Amino acid sequence: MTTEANKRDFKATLCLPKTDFPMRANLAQREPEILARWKTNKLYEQLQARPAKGDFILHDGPPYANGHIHIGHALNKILKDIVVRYHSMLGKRAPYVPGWDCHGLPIEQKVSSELGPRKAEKTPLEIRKLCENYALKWAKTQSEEFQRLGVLGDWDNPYLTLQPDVEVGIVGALRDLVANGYVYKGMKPVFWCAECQTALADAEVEYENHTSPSIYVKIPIIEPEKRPVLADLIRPSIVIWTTTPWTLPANLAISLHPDFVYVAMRVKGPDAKPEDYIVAKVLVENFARDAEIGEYEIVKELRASDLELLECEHPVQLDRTSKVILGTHVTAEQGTGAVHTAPGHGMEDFIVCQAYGIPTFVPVDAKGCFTSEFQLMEGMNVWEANGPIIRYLDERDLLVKAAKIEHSYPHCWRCHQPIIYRATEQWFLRVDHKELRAKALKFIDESIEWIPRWGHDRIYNMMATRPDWCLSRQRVWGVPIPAVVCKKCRRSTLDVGVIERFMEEVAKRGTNVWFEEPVETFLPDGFRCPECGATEFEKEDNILDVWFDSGSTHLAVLERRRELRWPADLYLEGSDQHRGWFQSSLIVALGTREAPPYRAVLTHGFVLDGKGEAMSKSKGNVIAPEEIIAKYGADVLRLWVASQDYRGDCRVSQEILDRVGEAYRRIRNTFRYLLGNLSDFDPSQHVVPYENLLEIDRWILHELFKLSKQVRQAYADYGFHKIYHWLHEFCVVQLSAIYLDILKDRLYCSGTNSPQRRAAQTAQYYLFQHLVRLAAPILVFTTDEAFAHLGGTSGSVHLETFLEPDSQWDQPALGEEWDQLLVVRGEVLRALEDARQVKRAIGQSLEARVALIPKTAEWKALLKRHEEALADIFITSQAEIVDELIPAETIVTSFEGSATQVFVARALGNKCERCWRILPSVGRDAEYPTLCDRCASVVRRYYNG
RNA sequence: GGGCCUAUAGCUCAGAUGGUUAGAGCGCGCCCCUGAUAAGGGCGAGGUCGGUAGUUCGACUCUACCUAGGCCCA
Repeated sequence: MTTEANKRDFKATLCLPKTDFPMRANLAQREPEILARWKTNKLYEQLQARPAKGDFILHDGPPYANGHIHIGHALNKILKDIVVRYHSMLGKRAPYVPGWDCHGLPIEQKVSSELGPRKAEKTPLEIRKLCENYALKWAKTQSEEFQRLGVLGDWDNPYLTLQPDVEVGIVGALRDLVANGYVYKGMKPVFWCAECQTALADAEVEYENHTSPSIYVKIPIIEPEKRPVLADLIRPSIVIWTTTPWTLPANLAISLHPDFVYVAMRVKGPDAKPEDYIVAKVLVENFARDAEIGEYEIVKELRASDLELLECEHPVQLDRTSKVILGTHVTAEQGTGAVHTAPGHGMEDFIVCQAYGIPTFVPVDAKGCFTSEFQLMEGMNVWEANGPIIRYLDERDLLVKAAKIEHSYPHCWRCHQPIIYRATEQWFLRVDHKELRAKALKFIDESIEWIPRWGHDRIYNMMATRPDWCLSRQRVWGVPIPAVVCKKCRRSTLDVGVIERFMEEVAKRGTNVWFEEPVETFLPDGFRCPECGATEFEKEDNILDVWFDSGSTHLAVLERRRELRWPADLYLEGSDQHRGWFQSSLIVALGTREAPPYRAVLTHGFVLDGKGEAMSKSKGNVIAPEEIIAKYGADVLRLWVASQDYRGDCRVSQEILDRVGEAYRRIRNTFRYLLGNLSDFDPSQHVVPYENLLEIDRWILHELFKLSKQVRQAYADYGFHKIYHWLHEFCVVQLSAIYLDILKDRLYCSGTNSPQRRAAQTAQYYLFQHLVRLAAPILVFTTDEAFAHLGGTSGSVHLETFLEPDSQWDQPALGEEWDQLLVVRGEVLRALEDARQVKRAIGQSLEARVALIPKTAEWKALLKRHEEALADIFITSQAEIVDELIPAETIVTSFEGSATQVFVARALGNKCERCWRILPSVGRDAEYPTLCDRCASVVRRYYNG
């Protein structure tokens, strides 16, 4: 009877899994098909149109529109997408309007370098047109790349900061700030190329070697006797060191470090009489050697505070003085620990002088020549002035030592001439106006949620110490600042009326109109210079800092688009944006609307390589999203994002991706197996009521209940890496290793329409329906594909909402009971493994019979309650609870566990050809002598004839 | 130099308020199965918690310093 034909016959009576859902994902090919389907079916539009309970507004931080996306972009967009889809699956309306930051120097620079020398022939308008094309090109490219990640959004209607309606919003933000009195014109040092007569951005500066004078200059203290601590000094002066003598005319102060100790060193002066030089104690020897001071004697130690606010003689401007101030920017690396300070020619100088209320003084014009404010050398180029200034110092006996030094010095990237630092007029936002800073700190403290929480500390510290915001840039690619300059008195004015006239034109033609039209176009009727009353003006040609553009998008986009609202629920960006977008948006919002633009801010870290180091082209450790998608698929990339604890930095490497790929396959296969087991299950007629399920079915539903609660809570808490671990572990442990493995006999052998099989399918149906939704915000493609395989529903899993688990599934007592049972199972499995691997007595566990001696009455009671199910749970052919040793000769091995002592023997009876269990009943059935009694009756019932 | 952050097995992560032999999954090794099969199951070996010094009866968990790395400034 045991012919091959017979075997095949019995196999045909089994209900094996059957599905078209492929094991191999082939995501690289399948994902684009799914994307196309979403587009055709207007998935995003359907979601927006759906009746919603509440909404959730995530405002997209606009990436800069140059170059392909990198993995950091992918991390950011995928996190956003997971958040948006989570809220969508709660049944909310969760619109996502992607945006791009399109203005700014990097694009202008790129366009300029592509133009090369031809740039000189181009008008600003022509350059702006090229910049626009460049930005549009990359925004389009990035849009395609983002969409390929599975990010769902209004890709057909994004916001771009170069769109006229967005520009109107940006200018509108400026208008409101001007109206509220936040904007003023002030001075700020910038890199300046005297050759090109233009300001340079940091990125336009190249450092090259340059030979400069290196001079020590003594700055005599005026009336030292008035300060008791200096009374015993002889002709004291503070000695400074500088490599830019030409900045001495602009000197207004001497900076000392508040923590340094200073000394007076007594030397023989040029007139052979003693005098005292004040320098930092730690630099005395250096200074003495470098300046070739012969003999000297330390006569006194001084604290910096002893010297603060002393007035000194000005080195080159006889009608001025120089004040001693304290600043932590002073270093002890070289020089004298006393720093010549010219706020018009250095950023640090500028900042420290602001703290002392010392005004900015720039006796140098745009051509790099001295103005009348340094009459001695008026009209002389600063580079030519070094020599005369040194000679002048020498004549005045102020020069201690002059030499040459070769060092790295900033040069203009265009003309390669050395550049200067020069304070120029700029538009600023006054951060402390109307208590804006204090209000910001209060909102940061009290009403904005920072995720993770240290985001609060980070932005708080920055906001507390940041300087005023310099809004203006001397560039062409950006939103013009519509300021007008009076032709008569040269006063520059930012006027609300002018701005509003400008906005009207921008709405029609974009901001190019500023370059196209004469100034009169923008002047309201009767507009006069507020200074002199004149009526003739010219346009100023500054543009707004590009951070102002993006800092205003909450007004330009959230307020102005119908489907959005102000403020946003969430901003979600990399942690660098604490200084960038989070801060610029907050300032603009407080200055215009007196409230923050967001309720919560979530930040993620940066993507690093497998060793935790930054990725860079030079290190060759860059992994592009494109590569990952080609090799693993976007869903694996998304799963990687979910797997990372983004509160810190996120690592990516081939190994990490391989691990995630394994996890993906495991989850996919679990879906596949569930689908296979449900191929003949019609929930409308086959669902088994809860009370008729087997206990193990109730157990897995209890596990599902717990999982669902945990996962949904983790989504709410933005703890996606927990979801990844939980979903994966559930598939591997609860399902594959336990439930589904135990279920096989029931599913395959108990007959197509048997109540037991339908019960198992019912549980699996619920498992699938819940799991596919819980995973949907992360594995957007795979879940949709799997969802489509179940019953051929026409919709999409993404149009579904999370399912609330049936409350009767929650069975904590049952859960605990099964935890105990699984402890016993573990002991049995260890015994079986010994029988298999050490004793070589069995292969598959169905060959075994186990007998258990419980260690305690509690264990015995537990096992007795489940005695009928034990063989199934252990996947052995037989299992029994005994009080003493079963006959010794049959024992293969024993294992001493904490709950039981386990004995393993070979199962009694013959192997059933259908279910492969070894049972005494095999052979008793006359019709089917190779089957066990169960299989014989199943075959008779379901497959006869 | 400053602000903020990270550092637990090869990988990704768990480890309230400090307290028995530091957990999970993956990977790895060995074995089983061949009716989830480019699948599935089992067992096992791997960390002393970046380092040092403290606080404490007791620290992965608190403090200080250091090292490595990250972001933003200077």
